[in-house]
Amino acid sequence: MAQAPPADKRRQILDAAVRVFARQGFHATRVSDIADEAGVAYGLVYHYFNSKDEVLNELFVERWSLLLAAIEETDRAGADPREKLGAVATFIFESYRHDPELMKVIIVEVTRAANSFGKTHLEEIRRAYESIAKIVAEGQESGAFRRDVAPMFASMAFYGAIEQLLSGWIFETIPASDADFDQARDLLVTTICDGLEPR
Amino acid sequence: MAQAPPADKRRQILDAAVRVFARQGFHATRVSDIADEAGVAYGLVYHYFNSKDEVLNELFVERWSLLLAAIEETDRAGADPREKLGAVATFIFESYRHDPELMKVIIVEVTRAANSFGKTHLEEIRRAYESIAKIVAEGQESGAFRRDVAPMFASMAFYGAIEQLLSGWIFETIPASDADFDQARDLLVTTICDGLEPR
DNA sequence: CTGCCGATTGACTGGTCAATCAACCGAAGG
DNA sequence: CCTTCGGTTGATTGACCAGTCAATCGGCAG
Repeated sequence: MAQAPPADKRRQILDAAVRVFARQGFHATRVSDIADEAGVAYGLVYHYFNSKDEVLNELFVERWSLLLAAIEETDRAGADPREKLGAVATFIFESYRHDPELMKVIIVEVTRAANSFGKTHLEEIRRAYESIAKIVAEGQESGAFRRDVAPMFASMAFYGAIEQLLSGWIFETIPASDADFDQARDLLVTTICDGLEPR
Repeated sequence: MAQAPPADKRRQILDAAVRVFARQGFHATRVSDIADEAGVAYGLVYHYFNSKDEVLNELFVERWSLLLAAIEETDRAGADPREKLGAVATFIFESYRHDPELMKVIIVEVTRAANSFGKTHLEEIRRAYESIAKIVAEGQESGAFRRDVAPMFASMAFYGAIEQLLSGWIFETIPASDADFDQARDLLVTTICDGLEPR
């Protein structure tokens, strides 16, 4: 093989890391577990990454930047705020449907682990809340939403509700079927948006 | 001193643990940190607890049982479902106001760390969701709430929104003043309940 | 005064892992 | 055929820390 397409060991390691992190959690995962799962020597992990943390880092940044882009894109393109929030929810739910293990890792090990690991990423996480808050604020200006709720509050409640539902599925607190899935998203968005309507 | 009231070292250790866990996070905390903070010898921690985990355990169980009792008490006593949910939110918000460090530890290290530590307590956590779901279900029967939202969904969205707001304060994503505090609770409850009203 | 016993102390051990590094392999170029 | 060089290997090191345990303290009963 040439040096170009060597099965991309780096990617291989990242994918393996997702699986192992999802299965055992970040803390309980040894670097050797990642290497084993990837079918690669221990040391190679350190050839591509400086530390175990950096692996998780990379996974988070890769995915979160997509989320940020999606929210901002939605905001730019979208029509009324209710549809925008719907699109944001859809993106997050679809991310979970598409790769539950990765989402599990990101939610459990980064977003919610705001103390240990998430601290590093508070800034990026906050940026997402702010983008959502911006949508809410626009809705208030256009009269679609009540004005007595601080946009940032609404944003965090909205995101928190979504994350909690996903956590419910992740930890099987609530059962997940494909039907539940779309319905849950619609109900969530409907409920929150109705709650945000002017009285 | 008699053997009865020896400054209750056990309590002293628990209180110290709260402070240290809140400051450094559970994983980054060494047992010696707890002992130092409590002004007590290393070994004494193991005289009262079998492991570092058991310390966190105790803190969680102590607090969570209060929450469960409060929700159920509220349900038994309360009048209309909207008031009941308001009371539940109040209890949680007040818990935070009363002892932010303890709530930080419980939320960050147990509730949201559902993978590592929380797994042990999934059952108790779920019981809280179910009690809230019961309130929602009653509201639906009485016609106060729309019927097309599964009570368990509503419950998790409700709790998730609360937890996210608290997290916002904990990690200073959003500023906290006492006024914000009560207002936030009212707005949250209002918004969710309005969202749950029949259309 | 003495012996008992639970509370308290803190040095020490065993095991775990993240991170390092020197050696190896094989493709490409001369 | 030889050299070079980046990708790859995995044994080894060094740090860290939970949990153990033998020793000490101090109140109290006999």
